[in-house]
Amino acid sequence: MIKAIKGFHDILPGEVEKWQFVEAKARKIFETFGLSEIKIPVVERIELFARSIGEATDIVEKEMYTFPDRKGELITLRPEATASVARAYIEHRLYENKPVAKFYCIGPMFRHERPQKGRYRQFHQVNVEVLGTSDPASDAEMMTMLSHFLTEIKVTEVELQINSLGCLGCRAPYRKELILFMVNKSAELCVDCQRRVQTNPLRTFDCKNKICQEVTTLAPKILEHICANCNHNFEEVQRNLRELGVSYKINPRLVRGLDYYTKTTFEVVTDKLGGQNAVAAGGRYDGLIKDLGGPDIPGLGFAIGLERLISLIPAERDLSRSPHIFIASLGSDAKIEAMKLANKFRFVGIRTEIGYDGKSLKSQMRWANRLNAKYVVIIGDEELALGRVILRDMAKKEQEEIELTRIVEEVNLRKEIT
RNA sequence: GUGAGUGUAGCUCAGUUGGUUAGAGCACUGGAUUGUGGCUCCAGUGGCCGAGGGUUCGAAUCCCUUCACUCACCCCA
Repeated sequence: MIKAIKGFHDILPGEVEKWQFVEAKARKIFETFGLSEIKIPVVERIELFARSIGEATDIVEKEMYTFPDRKGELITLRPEATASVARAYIEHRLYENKPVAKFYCIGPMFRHERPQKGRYRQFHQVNVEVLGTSDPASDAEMMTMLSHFLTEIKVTEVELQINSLGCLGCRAPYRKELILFMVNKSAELCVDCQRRVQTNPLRTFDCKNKICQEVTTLAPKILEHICANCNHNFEEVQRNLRELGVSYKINPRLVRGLDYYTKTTFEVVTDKLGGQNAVAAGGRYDGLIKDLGGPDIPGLGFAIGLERLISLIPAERDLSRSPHIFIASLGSDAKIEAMKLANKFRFVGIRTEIGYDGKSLKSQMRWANRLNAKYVVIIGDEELALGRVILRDMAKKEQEEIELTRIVEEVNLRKEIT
């Protein structure tokens, strides 16, 4: 048996309805905030991700799907969307068009990690990017939108955490100071953190090891070392959030794994997903567009992990669409009539199913019941000879004979269908 | 990359210290009702017990190898 590749999953009917619901809500809400959808390629040149995400990150070092194409050029399945959106923004000079550009996109991302709960090799994200403003109001606006979206899809048991990573100017000196502190404590740290001190010292803050957490509690905090400008910026973001009624919590340990983040950073976390507690995360990346060869334009964005988000949506009734009409037929002439009638219903927008394979009426009725059809139309030889069909209301268990020529009209009259 | 757990019917799972023909519920098909669903009853279809090797008179059960899945570390959405 050929099976799906490890970490790649089918999203089956029954589950897919939740996806449609979430994606439709996202589109609707995001568009009220002035965002436009952008569709970007699934593959890009490897350099795009290496330069934006950071050469030394795990994503770039060991998680990307990179293949030579037929001409031997290295192409990479996108591990995230921000780099591609930034590339498109620069390539099409979208900054010439309007001062602030706001995008969202929805689609699959690929990372070669070991799969586990809430983590897959192909996973899906909703991405939001706002380019062209450094106004802290836009940071708050973005978090408001995210928060509103989560409320609308009834994901409430989550927490919005925020932090500031400072700008490039204040982060470099802080980083040096932090490394100095951590190197002295090196002996107490776990092996992973000893490595992190060298590669990405900020990440020692979100180590799960108790001893490491105690050490980092005493370590210098970024928030105490950001410059006056960054500090004012962060205060403004918070003031906006408070005024807008968005609840949040400052988490000084909140750091991001991607190199391009600056200033405001935020994460929506849950305790329901085991090791993967981040449902959505993002922040400001003021240097990214310039780093990728564009003008010096600030930006910010976030990504929502759809698999994670959808697993948090309370299980409601079956969202799948049951047919309005099920047509059961007996005999080959009746079957043809059933096919023609099904078209008539469908062409006026009535969801219609028919019985297949010449099964017994009992079997067809059972199937209609399984599908939760509202009405069953029964066409047999006797009725056909008289030019009539039976219309049965499944819930009421009542049925009547109706002229074949009038059946579509008759069904249309029943309000509950349309 | 590291560690742990689990693999028996389409699905969810039983299966005793190794013992005859491997079970149940759900689902599916047929019947009770010659052309009428849900509830009930009866019957039926459906298994290389993940794969390969070993121990044994005898293996779903014990041992080894391997594969798959799941969870955790790591990383991240």
